[in-house]
Amino acid sequence: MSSHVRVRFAPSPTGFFHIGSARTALFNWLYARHTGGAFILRIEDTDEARNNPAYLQLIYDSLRWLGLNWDEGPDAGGSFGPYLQSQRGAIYQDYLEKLKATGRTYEKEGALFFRISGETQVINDAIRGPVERKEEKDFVVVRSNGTPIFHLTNVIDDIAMEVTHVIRGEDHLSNTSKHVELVKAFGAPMPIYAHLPLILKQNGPGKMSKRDQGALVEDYRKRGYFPEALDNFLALLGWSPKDDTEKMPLEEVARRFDIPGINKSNVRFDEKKLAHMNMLYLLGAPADDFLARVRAHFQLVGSAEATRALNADSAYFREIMALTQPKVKTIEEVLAYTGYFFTDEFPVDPKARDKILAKGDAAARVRELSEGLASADFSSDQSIEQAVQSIASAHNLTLSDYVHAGRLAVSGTNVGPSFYSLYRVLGKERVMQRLGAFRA
RNA sequence: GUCCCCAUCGUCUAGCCCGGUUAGGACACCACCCUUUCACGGUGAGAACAGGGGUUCGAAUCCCCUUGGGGACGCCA
Repeated sequence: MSSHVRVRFAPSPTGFFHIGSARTALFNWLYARHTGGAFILRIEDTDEARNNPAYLQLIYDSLRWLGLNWDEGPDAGGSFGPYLQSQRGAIYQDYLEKLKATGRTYEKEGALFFRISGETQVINDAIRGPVERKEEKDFVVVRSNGTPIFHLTNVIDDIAMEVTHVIRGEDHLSNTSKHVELVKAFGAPMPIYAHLPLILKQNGPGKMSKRDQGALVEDYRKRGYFPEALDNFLALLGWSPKDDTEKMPLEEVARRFDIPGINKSNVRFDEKKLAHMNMLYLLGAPADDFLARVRAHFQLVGSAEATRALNADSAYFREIMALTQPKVKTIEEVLAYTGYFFTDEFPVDPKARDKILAKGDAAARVRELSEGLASADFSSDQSIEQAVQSIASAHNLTLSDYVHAGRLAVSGTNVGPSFYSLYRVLGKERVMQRLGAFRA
């Protein structure tokens, strides 16, 4: 199905890609996919001083990582190109001639100004309803150095690219009266404007900016977050499916998404809820997918510990991760959670040690385990459990007495996977060696 | 300062348009259960209609004001 809907995401390559941009891109993408329309990526690189090719690449990478594919754009083609504003000079010249022909422009101090109409403009915002605003003074459309300004290029491109819906942040609502004046001056059809509520920083006043904690998409990528989780979380920031569904694959969100379902009020970013959403995706991921993401994350981390883990036997690695997936909330926890599997030089958590030592004679329990397990069968959780059970019975103690001390001895911590699975995966040789080396 | 937008638990929200709900869900927090630890999971608790006026038999829901929050006022985008 296709429709006439054409939406665009129009970022500037002047900084890191942040959550607010991702949300704007996502909502445009969702609307395009919902309607069967086109999602256009247009790069607004008219500020030569602040543009940076690295940031342009980051826009592509971030959108791809989020799974937001574009139908038209700098590297995707399309019949309305070029999609880099820096390459559209001739188009702007043509439109500028039309604008000059209306008699509404004049030069002052070397810059070209646009004369406002003085009329109150009514913006029929698809989210907010009718909004009245009047421009107070003429504004610059071409700088004295000859380069066109945002308001001009943005409006011209939306006209030239036949954009039907302008979905952007509410910070642009005040600009929209300028844009409406320009669209009218060009005699072009008015796009439907939809101004999204802003994302506010988690703590303190004001909207979220690139400098705020947790504001960069890149961070979540580096931390091994599932992009599906970020998408899902972002979709729920200002939009709701109206029933209580929260976890939804992007295709489902796209199917259910519509502009009337978007809320008007600003929203506060909540990293905890994002983390929870991420956990849901992590728990639901196929084991192979989890494994691949862990490996990719370890590669990205690149530390000695990460490299050591990556160099471990792949079947061993896989078994460790099978135990780990149900226990962690984020990929970034995995390295610390599994460190002791990959080295005998693991650190001992002093708090865990004190806690376990306070409960009983850990050294004795470990010694008993070491003796009792010498002839045990490590091939299954059950066989290990049976062995530990008989050790416990022989000493008139409980499983719990052995489990805690036994875990501390082989892992240096009191948290981790199921005790018997831990021993099975570590393997008899490592377990016996570590039990023997244990000193309370 | 001027203009514009917004207003339900701490947070994201359902309910609002088309007045009658014990105002529902999720995250977070707390308690308990599950349990060999830690998580997960389960159960439960606390937690909101910003305030004031109207309209109405009846207002979270409609109207106005106040307050609060946010945004814009660039030869940035």
